[in-house]
Amino acid sequence: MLKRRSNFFTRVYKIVEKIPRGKVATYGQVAALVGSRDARKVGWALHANTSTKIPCHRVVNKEGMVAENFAFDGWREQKARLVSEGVKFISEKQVDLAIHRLQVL
DNA sequence: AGAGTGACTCATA
DNA sequence: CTATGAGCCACTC
Repeated sequence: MLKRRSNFFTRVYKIVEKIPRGKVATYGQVAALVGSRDARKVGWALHANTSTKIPCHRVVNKEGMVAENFAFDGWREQKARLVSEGVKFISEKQVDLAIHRLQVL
């Protein structure tokens, strides 16, 4: 048995790091991949670390909306990063999930 | 052990 | 559209 504790964090990071450039994943998707059902913990785990090594900007909510409380510098930074990777926005805070939604790993 | 919190999601009104 | 309630589960105190 692996130790749990903040193992959840590691799982989330593992998944998020897997997200290819130009793609985005939803909290619910990541939650499912880490073996949980709670999307909240995913966002919580991301915000709890804010590690620049993790493309947390590629994680958005179910509608592609970026987070209001994004850890780096608000949703503007998140959007800037995504646009920089070629992700299209259909609104100021909304990503075009129809194109960039992450497929099943 | 219990209460509070949270970058979510869904249902209802 | 907004607001509220519930579900969810790990973390902190």
